[in-house]
Amino acid sequence: MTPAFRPTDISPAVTRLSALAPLGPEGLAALDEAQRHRRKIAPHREVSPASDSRTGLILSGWAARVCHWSDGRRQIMHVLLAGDLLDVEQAPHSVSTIALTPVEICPTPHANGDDGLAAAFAQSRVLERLYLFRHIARLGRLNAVDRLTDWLLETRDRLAMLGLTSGNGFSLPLTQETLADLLGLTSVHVNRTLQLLRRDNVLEWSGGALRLNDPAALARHLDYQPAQGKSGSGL
Amino acid sequence: MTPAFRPTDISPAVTRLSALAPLGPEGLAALDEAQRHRRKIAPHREVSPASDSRTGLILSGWAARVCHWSDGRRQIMHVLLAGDLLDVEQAPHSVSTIALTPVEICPTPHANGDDGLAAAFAQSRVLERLYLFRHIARLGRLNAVDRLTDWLLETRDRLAMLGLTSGNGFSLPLTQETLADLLGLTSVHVNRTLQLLRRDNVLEWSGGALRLNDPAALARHLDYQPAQGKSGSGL
DNA sequence: CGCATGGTTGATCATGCTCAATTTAAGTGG
DNA sequence: CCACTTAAATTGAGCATGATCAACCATGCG
Repeated sequence: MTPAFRPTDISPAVTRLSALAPLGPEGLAALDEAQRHRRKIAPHREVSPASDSRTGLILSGWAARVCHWSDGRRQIMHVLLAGDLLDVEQAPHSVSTIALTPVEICPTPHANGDDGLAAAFAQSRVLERLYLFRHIARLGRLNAVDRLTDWLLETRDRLAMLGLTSGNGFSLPLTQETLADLLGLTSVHVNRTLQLLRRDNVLEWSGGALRLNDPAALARHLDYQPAQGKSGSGL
Repeated sequence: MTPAFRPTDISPAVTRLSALAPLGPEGLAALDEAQRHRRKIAPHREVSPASDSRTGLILSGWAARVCHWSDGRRQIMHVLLAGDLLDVEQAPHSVSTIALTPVEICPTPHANGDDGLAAAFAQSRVLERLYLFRHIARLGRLNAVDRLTDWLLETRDRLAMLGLTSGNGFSLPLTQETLADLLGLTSVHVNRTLQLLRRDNVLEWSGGALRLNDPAALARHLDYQPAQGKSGSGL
């Protein structure tokens, strides 16, 4: 229909949602319909659902839930990817959602016939909570090297659910400064940590493409286990 | 009826839930009924809802969502108080819920007539997510002194919702080791931080009773704002 | 009394921060 | 294509917060 979008395209968001819960034809149709109302948000701009709605669905790009202090410090609480719900949480004082890259969102499709969509959204919220838990554990107890690799493992798994990985590689369109805000470090230290990891052949990162050389070994070292679906099956 | 429990007693959990959303007589009755099936859990023991149910409600005591590593490190992700829901989240590998003090739980009352209870539970989940966000921010960007005071402010507000504060004082039945696991510090450093805060007259803590001497000044210094209800009214 | 738990102290070490430059990369307009 | 501008990555030196290790004290309880 429109140049860059064919309704039956398997968009990353659809890939993920149907992995979270099997979607029937009605659910897929609702998703198609919603995607027709997509909207673009430029980097650094605030991401918020249409003014009349309380939620939205991310279709592509990277966004972040950020908290900032009056002295300029920032902390990224969570990274949002395609298929993630943009709940209008009652942001306390300083929690906002901003685009880290160009982001596309659409209104949340309403699961009229409840065609698996509601289940997928519920599961999505469960996973988000899991990611928040993990991030707390990461910030509380891991050092810089482990924080970074642990987050990369998790992010790789999330991108895999979207069909956006190729083997152990994936696109990571973030700056070191953003990683610092995410991991509770300074950009200087992120830089040095990355140099360490490159030197030790743990990863390669250039031109926005990152590759983990031995994710299994990393996971073992970090006690990392991928997120699990509701019935414990690897996801 | 039973010695320590009169049905019409205003329990902390009820205080909180009815502050989150107004409960009608049916909701209150459901709560009364559920509280009749209360169960005690000893410190250090795992807290889990009745085997046949997926959720439970905390009536009293302090519990914690904990993550632990194979080398013995621990991180407390969230503290649960009376009125908090015990969702059986699909705990990934190492997330468990343990009692920090004696804890009482009961089955989650089902909101038959939807008498405000469902709204209260929904709001409770929203708040929990807010607390997770805050904890991430705390661990990511605050130093030991600020982490501790920020958490104390938040905890004071939570206890105030339960009617368990007296002015600026409240009961804090945790060990310094537990605080360390919560704040991503060592118990040695928590000890030294507390000494600092006592010396500077920021707080007093003895016999499990803690008092913040000037919460307003602390809040100003930390950019701290209390959690807000759905409509932005102070809660 | 003896043991156990939790709190306290000291000395040393190390991880990560701060500050300040410098280099590289990526655009942009002429 | 080059001069100019800006954001991002990189480097170095010194500092500080918090960890580690190892005792030692206080309290409570069987």
